[in-house]
This record gives sequence, C-alpha cells and structure tokens, in this order.
Amino acid sequence: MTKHITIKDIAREAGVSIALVSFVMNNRIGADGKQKYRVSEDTKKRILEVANRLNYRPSSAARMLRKGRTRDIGVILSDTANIFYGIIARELENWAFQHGYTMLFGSSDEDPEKFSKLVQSFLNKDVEGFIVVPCVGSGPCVKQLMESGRPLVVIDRHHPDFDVPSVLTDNIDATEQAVKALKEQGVNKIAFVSYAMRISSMTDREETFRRIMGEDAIIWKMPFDRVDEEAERLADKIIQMGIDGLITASNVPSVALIKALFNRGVRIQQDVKLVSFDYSNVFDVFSPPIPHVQQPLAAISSTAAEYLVKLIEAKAAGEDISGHKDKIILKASLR
Amino acid sequence: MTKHITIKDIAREAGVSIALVSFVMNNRIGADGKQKYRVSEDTKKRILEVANRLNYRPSSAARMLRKGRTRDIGVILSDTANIFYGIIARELENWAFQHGYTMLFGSSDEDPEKFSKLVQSFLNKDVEGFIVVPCVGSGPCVKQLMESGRPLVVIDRHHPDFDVPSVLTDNIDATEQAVKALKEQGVNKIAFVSYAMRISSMTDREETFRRIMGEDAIIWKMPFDRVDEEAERLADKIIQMGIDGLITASNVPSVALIKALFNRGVRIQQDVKLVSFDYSNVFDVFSPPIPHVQQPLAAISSTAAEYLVKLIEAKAAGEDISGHKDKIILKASLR
DNA sequence: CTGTTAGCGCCTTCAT
DNA sequence: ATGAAGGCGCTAACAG
Repeated sequence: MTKHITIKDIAREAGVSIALVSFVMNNRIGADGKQKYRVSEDTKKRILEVANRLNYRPSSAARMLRKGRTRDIGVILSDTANIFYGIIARELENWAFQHGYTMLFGSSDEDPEKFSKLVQSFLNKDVEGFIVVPCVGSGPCVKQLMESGRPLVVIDRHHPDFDVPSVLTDNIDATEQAVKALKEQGVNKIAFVSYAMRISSMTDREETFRRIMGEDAIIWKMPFDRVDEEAERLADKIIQMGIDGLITASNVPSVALIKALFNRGVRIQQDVKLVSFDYSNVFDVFSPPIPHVQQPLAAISSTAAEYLVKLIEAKAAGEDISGHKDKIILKASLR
Repeated sequence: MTKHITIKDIAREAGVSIALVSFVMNNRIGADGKQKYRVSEDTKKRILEVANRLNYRPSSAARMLRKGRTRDIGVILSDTANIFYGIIARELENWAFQHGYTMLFGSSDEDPEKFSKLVQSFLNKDVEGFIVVPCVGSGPCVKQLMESGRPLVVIDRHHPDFDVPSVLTDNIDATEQAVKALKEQGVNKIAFVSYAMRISSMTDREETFRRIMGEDAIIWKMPFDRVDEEAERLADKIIQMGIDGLITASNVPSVALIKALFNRGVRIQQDVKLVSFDYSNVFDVFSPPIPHVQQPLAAISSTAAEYLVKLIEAKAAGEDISGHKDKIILKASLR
C-alpha cells in the first residue's frame, strides 16, 4: 500500500522545513526572478530531486481547501450523446484541458427535474461556475442560480424571462440564409419543420421563416419524442402537397424526413431540395450534399468558457459581477 | 458576497457544538437506530432547521481532505465526439450520477502523448481510479498506471502485452455473426474493410474474418486519417472486382464507403449488401436498413464502472487488489 | 535565505 | 446526549 507522499515527507527527507518545500513546489516552472521568496538554487535542486524521487503529488483536496477554489466548472447540456452537444462537450473539454480547469458534464435530457438535480449535484461539488443549455421548465432553477451569484453562462438558447450572460447563434440570420439558399435553387413550395418545443433556438427560426414567407409559410412541428412516426406522416403530406423545398430546424428531424422520403422513392435533392440546421453525416451521402446551417460550435464553446472564467476570476478577486449580462451572438454559416 | 456557510456557523446559530452538527449532517437520512452516537430529536431538528435556513452545503474539499477520498474517476476515451464513445460517455455519466461518483472525461484522439497527459492530469486531481480505452502506444503508460496500484479497468480493446481488468465485446463471435448474415443473403464475394491500426478490436475482427474465409479473404485497411479518399479508391475497386458483400469494421469507414458507392450509382443493399460494426443513422436511410453489429455499450459501461468501483472500495478498505485481472467478454448482437 | 505557525472545514476519538 | 481537541495536507503571513 503506497501511502500518499506529503510535503512533510519530502521536507524530512530533504532536511528542510515544509514551508520551503511548499514554496519550491509552487514555483517549479518559475524563474521570473520576481518571487518575493527566495530559495538557494542548491536546496531547491535538492527538494526537487527528492520530490521527484518520491513521486510526490500535491493533494488537490488540501489545496482546494486552503485556497478556497476548485477550478471545476459544471456543464449541463441537453444530451452529450447527441452529436451536436457531443461536439460542444468535446470543445469545452479541450478548452478546459488547456486552461487548467475541469469540466463536469451532465445531460438534462430536456427534463427540468434532472436539470435541477444536476445543478444541486454540481453545487455540492463546489463548482465555481456553470455553463448550461436551459430546457423547458428550467427557468426557476436558472434564475435561482443566477441570483445566488454563482457565475453562469447560458448557451444555445436564450431565456426570454431574464437577463443572463449568453452565447448564442444568430438564428435569424441563419434562417434567412437557409431560405435564400433554397429560393435560389428555384423551389416553389417550401415547408419548415421543427420541434414542438418552446425553446428559443426553435422559435426564433420558426418566426423568422414565418416573417419571410408571410402567407405562404408552411410550418410543421414534430413532438420531440415521436420524430420517426411524425416523419412518416409528413413525408406523405410533402408528396401530396407537391412540396419541393424543405427546411428542417434540427438534425434529428432532418434525418427522419430524409429516411421517410427516400424510402418512398423521392429523389433527395432533385424532387425535394433540403436545407437543414446542424450536421449529420447522412447529409453527405447525397449529391450534392445537403446544405446545412453550421453553427460555430468551437467558437460558442470557447467564448462561453472564456466569458465564464472571466467572471470566475473577477469574483475570486472580490469584484461584483452581477452587472455582467452580455449576450454574445455568433453568426452561423451555410455549408 | 455571500460567504460560505460552515458547520461552525450553524453550530453557533443553533447553540451547539460543531461536532453535533457534523454528526447530524452525516445522518440526515439515517434512522437505522444503530448509530453509536445519539442526538436528541429536539436538537437534531433545530440543527437541521438552521442548516436549511442558512442553505448550508458541506465543503467537498474539506471532506475529501479529511476522508482521503474524492469519489472521482478518470475516463479516457478515444474521442467523445464520436457517437460510439459519446454513448459510452453518456452511459458512464448516468451511472456515476446514480452512484455518487463523478466521471472526469478526456479524449486521447488516439495519441499516446495526449493519453499520457490526461493520465497525469487526472492523477493530479486525485481520481480514485481509471476507465480507459488504450490506444496505439499507450502501453507503457497503462502499465505504469497498473503498477502504481491505482484501480484501473480497460474497455473496448485489450492490451496484448499484460493482464489488466477489462470489459470487452466478443469480436470473434460478432464477426462470425456478420459473415453468416451476409452469406445467408447469398452474396458471392465478400470484402472486409477496417482501419490500418493495431488495436485489438480491429485485429480480432480481421483475423476472424480471415480464418472463416480462408483463401477467399479479401481484407482492406484504411488509414485512420484519410478515410474519405481511401473510400473513393475502394469503391472503384469494389465495382471493378464485382464484390457484392461488404463488412466494415467500424462506423466511420462504413459511412464513407456508402457515400462513395451511392454516388457511383451502386444500389446499396441490392447491388452490394453491407454489414457494419457499430451504428450510424446513415444505416437507417436504406431499406432494408443496413444491419450492424451492435455492441452492448450500456452493459460495457456499467460493468466497467461497477468493477472499478469494487476495486476502489476494496482498496479503500485496505485490501490488496493486485490479483484482480478479470477479462469480462460481452456478446454483441446483430441488428 | 529558511523556519514557525495559524488556520481552511470537516470528521472522529475521547472525555464529560 | 453533548463538547473539546487533534489533524487531514497545504499555503501564506510573519519571524528569524
């Protein structure tokens, strides 16, 4: 049983005080000369040697307790197994790895109860801040979090009810791009398919489509948990109504519709042209590949992380951060 | 700035000693009567009331330091943004959430350097154990981890070089199923396509295919980082050679090949029948849907987590765990 | 340049 | 049934 090595052990071994060891450990890289605490090169070497030989590792628990900081961030996404959020998670993971923070991930599955439990669980772990994708019903929980003064950044969807720092995609612009792309291909009858869910990403897109199309706006909404069945129904409707252009507000509905249409012998991209939001590798099977609105996921992730950490650092420095409520809107691109 | 509430605060507020508070906090659920430390119902109520009113949260750092346990587990996968590992990550996340552990995730990107850095980073955070997918070149790092006595479970691939607890899919059986399924459909000429990577999941499948097919075994390997180009090349070859059956050892090559074939006018599932390992929603677009070997990801995840935690608890109880090196092999199913 | 000391918040033994 | 006190490993202020 290899007992844990502490600074005390290495202090004894090196014949110095624990304070010296502590100091040396915190400057192992340091050579900036400005350290107000000087150690002779000689003892420094000796301490480092012993620490290395004993394979010393500082106890993060002790350090956290002492410094009152965990450098942990709680991340709540809808579902990390969905490629869209999976990529965000991956980007956040990379960012954290490079910046000395640790992201703790949780998936709400669009369930406000689960969302709330995750928040509690993260609070119990003393995360220093949150990055969350709110879901229908998470409002009170988010609000409470906000008021508790814990740094928080919302991504992907905005909360209509209150001001909170957010990093979002410009869904209005994106929808305009999608409609324009379809029109330029000469389609006559466009339908817009989204989720029957009152989250801003969906409603912003719907409303923009309605505004552009006016009287001609055909909008269908699928229940979140019955996408495949609904796609079958809609596919028949599409054929019957002679719809030749389709905008889908998310990748899951897209794939379901493509499948249903393809199996009915509809020639994708010829009989019916599509533009989708978000990516699926199904899009690439067809030629030309199905164009899609590509949200800047890497930028969203790093921007959110950077903003949050700025808040965290500010708060750690004793500043009042309650005034920061920026909404950062990033453009999407059609690919 | 809401200062953090400690047991001391609530002790003062409730007019009791901190010891009592601590005791009550650790038995807030408890009512088993066997507690060797009794508190009058009255003071207990009072303490709970105060704690609740002040919104007390135990400091996890202090608790970790005191108990010497973090309940954190380091997980290293290949790439959590790949749907295959994304699902595993998601399953592990769920498991941890329900069992009071926290999974820290990292992606190696098949790079042994990155793998090693992740291990270091997790060790610095005092994780109590590891669940890892080894990659080419990670051998020394894994071995070192193993020898350090830190609980470790390997998943998805086994290490040929040494014995370590593992949870794996039965790739031999799975490959047999795949070949059988294709043969039953009356195909004449089967090719097997995998990654040019010496990881056991790939090599086990290749070897099984070779054993079954003998002289007729056609095996192609794609470079991990040039799948699309290689798929184009192979698609031509498939047509030219009159191959009518294809087994792909992973979902990424499958999709690339499907795309290349489809764009050449090959009728998927008619001219060429496929069976793939792992899932992609591309498979469902065709009819009949492309059959695939579905690995029991949920079972792999929970089995690995349970095994690991058993090791962790055993070690925490002072037992010697160096003798545990079980290899648990789970069957896949063809869907 | 180096050592001493006082906690960070919690749990736990030992008194009372 | 309750309280006092020590210490987990580390940092930072203060002495020497």
